[in-house]
Amino acid sequence: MARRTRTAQECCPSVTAAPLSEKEAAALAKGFAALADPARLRLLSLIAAQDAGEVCACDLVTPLGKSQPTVSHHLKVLREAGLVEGEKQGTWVWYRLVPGALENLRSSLNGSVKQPA
Amino acid sequence: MARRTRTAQECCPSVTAAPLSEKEAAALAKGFAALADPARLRLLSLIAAQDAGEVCACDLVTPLGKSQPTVSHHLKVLREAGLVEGEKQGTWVWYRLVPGALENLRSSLNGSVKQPA
DNA sequence: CTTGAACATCGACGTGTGTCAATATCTTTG
DNA sequence: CAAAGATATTGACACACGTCGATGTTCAAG
Repeated sequence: MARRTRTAQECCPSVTAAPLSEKEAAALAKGFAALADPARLRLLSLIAAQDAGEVCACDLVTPLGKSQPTVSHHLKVLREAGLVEGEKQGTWVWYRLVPGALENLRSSLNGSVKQPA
Repeated sequence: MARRTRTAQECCPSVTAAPLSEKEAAALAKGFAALADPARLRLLSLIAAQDAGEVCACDLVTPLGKSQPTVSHHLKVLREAGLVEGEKQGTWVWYRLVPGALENLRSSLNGSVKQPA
């Protein structure tokens, strides 16, 4: 590998030791992509802020300030990312956080990426 | 707000208490968007895996398996997200993690979103 | 069965994003 | 100055994404 010296000798013999495989990276990226939208982050916070731990989807449309189809779309993304789950109760659906889901993403931020000494 | 009872009475008087403002959400989303790509995650891990804590950009092209302009583009995204910084040393540039940057995103995953009891 | 409400799906539109080839900029070396 | 190498920028392309209106679907109430 390239050494940090003023005299430029050999560069780029490739590091090859990639600690994060393409598969692992793709899976993690999918998770973070679910968090990469303001509307979804606010949905998560709205759901998490409920005392009962769950909210009717109908209570999410107005505070989010988006149309009902848009909210439904974002909830679907969060569901497919495994971050929330919805339980159908008659006409409406109650959403809650999936325990540990956010923590998994959280821990990956220093489990696979170590810090410089 | 809607109560969870079988008898559907009043629904959707709006929750209004949004714990995450639009501005906060937008800023966080921007940070996570930088992590929402496999190539960038692998770049981060490649940089973090170096014993010296920094890598020549030329050592990132081959292990990532992308073209040089693509790698340069992703490094720019990571730079503008404040996750990495590059120091120019003659012909090449040495990249390292910005200390605490990943931790900030990490802590936001349960600082602004509390868990159900 | 009909009505109304909650939620999901569809279709369409504009915008953003990842990728690469080609090119430009900068720096070292001869 | 000329040549070569490392990096950044540009332009172009395909594709994904966020958004909404319109429509469909499911369920409770009358």
